[in-house]
Order: sequence, then structure tokens, then C-alpha cells
Amino acid sequence: MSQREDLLAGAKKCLIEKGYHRTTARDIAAASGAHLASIGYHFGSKDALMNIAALEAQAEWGDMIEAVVRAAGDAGPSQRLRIGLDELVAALPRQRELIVASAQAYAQAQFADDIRVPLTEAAEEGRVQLAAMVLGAAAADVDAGTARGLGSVVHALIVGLAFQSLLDPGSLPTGEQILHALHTLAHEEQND
Amino acid sequence: MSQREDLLAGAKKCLIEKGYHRTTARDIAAASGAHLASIGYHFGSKDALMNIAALEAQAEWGDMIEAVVRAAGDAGPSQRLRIGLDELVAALPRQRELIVASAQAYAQAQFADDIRVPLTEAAEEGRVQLAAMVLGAAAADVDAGTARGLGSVVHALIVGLAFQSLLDPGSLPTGEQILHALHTLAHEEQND
DNA sequence: CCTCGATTTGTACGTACGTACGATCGCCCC
DNA sequence: GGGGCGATCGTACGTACGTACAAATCGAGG
Repeated sequence: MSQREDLLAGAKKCLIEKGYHRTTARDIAAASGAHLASIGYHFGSKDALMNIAALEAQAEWGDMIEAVVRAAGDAGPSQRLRIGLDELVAALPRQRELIVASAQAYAQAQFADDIRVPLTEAAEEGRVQLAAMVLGAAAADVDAGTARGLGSVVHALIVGLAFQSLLDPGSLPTGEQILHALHTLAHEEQND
Repeated sequence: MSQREDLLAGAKKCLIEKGYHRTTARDIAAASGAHLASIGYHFGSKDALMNIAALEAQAEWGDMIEAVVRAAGDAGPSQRLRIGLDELVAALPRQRELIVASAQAYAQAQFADDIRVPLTEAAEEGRVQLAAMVLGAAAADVDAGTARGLGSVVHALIVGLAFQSLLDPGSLPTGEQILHALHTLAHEEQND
């Protein structure tokens, strides 16, 4: 394994264990087994390395979410949303480390274009893909309004629940509770 | 205004403009007009001050959300959810600064008990209140399952949309699009 | 086997940070 | 009006940070 990859892995580890700015260049060197000075050689600066590490970790989380949702889509048609929600909620505590890293990425995105721009693009693509997967359609077939509405809602729900899982995983709702809540909201207009 | 309050205000300003760890004790002193050494006197340490500032900013955001949702609840019964969603989405870009501060709070919560514990409690109370407001009921009358389900879903939706607004406010869905997405999700089980 | 470029290593420099501490101030109460 | 106490101020100390740079090492190509 090249020292460059070691550094990236070490930076991700530190990002999760210490957070973005608590991590020092010497922490990364120690966590990766690489030499302190190789950070500058391979990435130019410690911040550049941390930004790349944060983005990669966020992308990894996105991939895991996509895999969970896609797997649920293969289930029987009548219960797939319920199953998807159950598996999604169950997956969040397991993804804790990547969610922590993603939270760091979101927080730093406001101050570093290196993070904000790619993160914005990744989020947009994620919304389109999620909308497509929920509808069981190809991403290209999803019209813009649906992508914005359905994709945003599903994406927001996942991000929001993920952050809730960071604070208090025990208070996460079950898939059934989420589904019931969605029904309540959808029918709220007519109810009263 | 006491120097203590000045420091808190300056710390919030820095939290929004520079982020948690990019903010130095000297930044806070400059932003608040207070003296560098008064941080230690009033708060013990710079981190303690920043933690309190992050929590207060997060609480302010929670109050603004509560006000928006509560105001929408006073609208006519048949359209109140739609109106609430429209106003919620419209409010997010205006709340940008507080959302940035909240993102910092979430990111730091993983590494500082001072933040995580109160933030967890605030989030839980927020979920209960949101569930109650959506149902138009008193918070005490909401049973635990509903609070967990409906409260978590509404809270997650708001948090997720808020983070989306940080990255790309222009891509936020309208209230109508959100409502349509909720219908799609609620009926997904029966649809195919 | 030698060379040359790419990488890795060792180290040291300058800096900017958080905080401690003593001096000073301002105000209230005796 | 003076003594005492909480608040403010000025400053300096120690430290740990990021990075630059020269030396050392490695590895492939001639």
C-alpha cells in the first residue's frame, strides 16, 4: 500500500476519532504509519488531505445508503418501502463512523470550497438516484419536479435520521413508525 | 451589556463566520470588543465558551423553527400542513446563520459531552413538540410511539432540508412538492 | 552497476495559539 | 472617603502546530 493511501486512511480514521480540526498533521502521520513530511509531498497541505478524506468518507456513506435502499427495492412490491425503511434504520448505527465523518464534512463545507462544491454535487446526484430507486424507475426517467420533491424528501429524511442516530441511536423510529407518520402527514390535510 | 454577553455574541458570530475550531480566542475578543483574558475569567476556557455559544445558537434555531411551525398551525385546518411546509422552506435560507452554527454544534457533539448531552435532550424535546404541533394536540397528550415516529420524521425532514439549504438553497423543494412526495411515499405500498 | 527521478525521512524554523498571573480599575457599602 | 471585591486589562510564557528543505533511500532503465 502506498504511503499516499495510508495517509488517506489515517486521515479518515482521525476525522472520525478526533474530528476535522482536532486532528493534527502528527496525528495523521501516527495513525497512518507514514511520515509527517509526506503529507506535504502528496497533498500539499494537511487541510487539503483532510478535505479529500472527508469527501471520500462522505461518498462511502452515500454508497452504503444506496446499497441499502437498492437492496430493499428488490423485495416484493407491496412491502418494499416498509422493508427499506426498516433496513435503513437498522443500518444507521452500523454506519456511525461514516456518518460522523459526513457530519464533519457538512460542517467544514461552509468554509472550504474544496468540500462544499463536490458535496453539493454529490447531494444532488443522491437525491435523483433516491427518487429513482423509490419509484423503481431509471434515474434518467425521473422528471425534475419529482426529483426535487421526492428526492429531497427522502434524502432529507435519511440525513435527518442519520444525525439523530449520532445523538441517540436508541430513539430512532422503526420502519413501521416512519410509515405511519408518513400516512399521518399525507392525510393531515383532509383530517381536520 | 456585560462583557460576558459580549463574549457570547462574539463567539456565535465567529462560530458562523469561521467555524468552531478556526475561531481563536483572539478572534472572539476582537469580534466582541471584550478583552482576550476575560474569556478565561468568565468561561474558564475558550472551548467552554464556544460550546455554550454553539448550544445557544442551536437553541435559537430550534425556537425559530418552532415559531414557524406554530404560526402555520394557526392557519385554516384544510391547508395548514401545506402552508406550514411552504413557510418552513421559505424560512430556511433566512435562518442560514443559525443553521451553520447548528451544523458546527452537531459536528462537535461527537467529541464534547458538554455539547452532545444537552443537544440530545433538546432534539428529543423538539421531536415531541413537533409531533404535538402537527397533530394540533398538547405535547403531554402525544403517546410515545407517535412522538417517536411522527416527531422523528418531521424533525429529520427539517434537519435534512436545512442541511440541503446550506449546500444549495436553490434546490429546495416547494411545500407542494414535499406534500406530493409524502403522498407518493405513503401510497407506495399499495401502488405496485 | 550506475544514474536519475520519485519518494521517504529527519529535523528545525517561525508562528500563533490558549492560558496564567499580576496589576489596575470601578463601584458599592461601611 | 476609604477599603474590599468583582471585573477588566496587559502581557508573557510555554507549547504544539504546519510546513519547508536538505539529506537519504528506493527502483527502474540503460
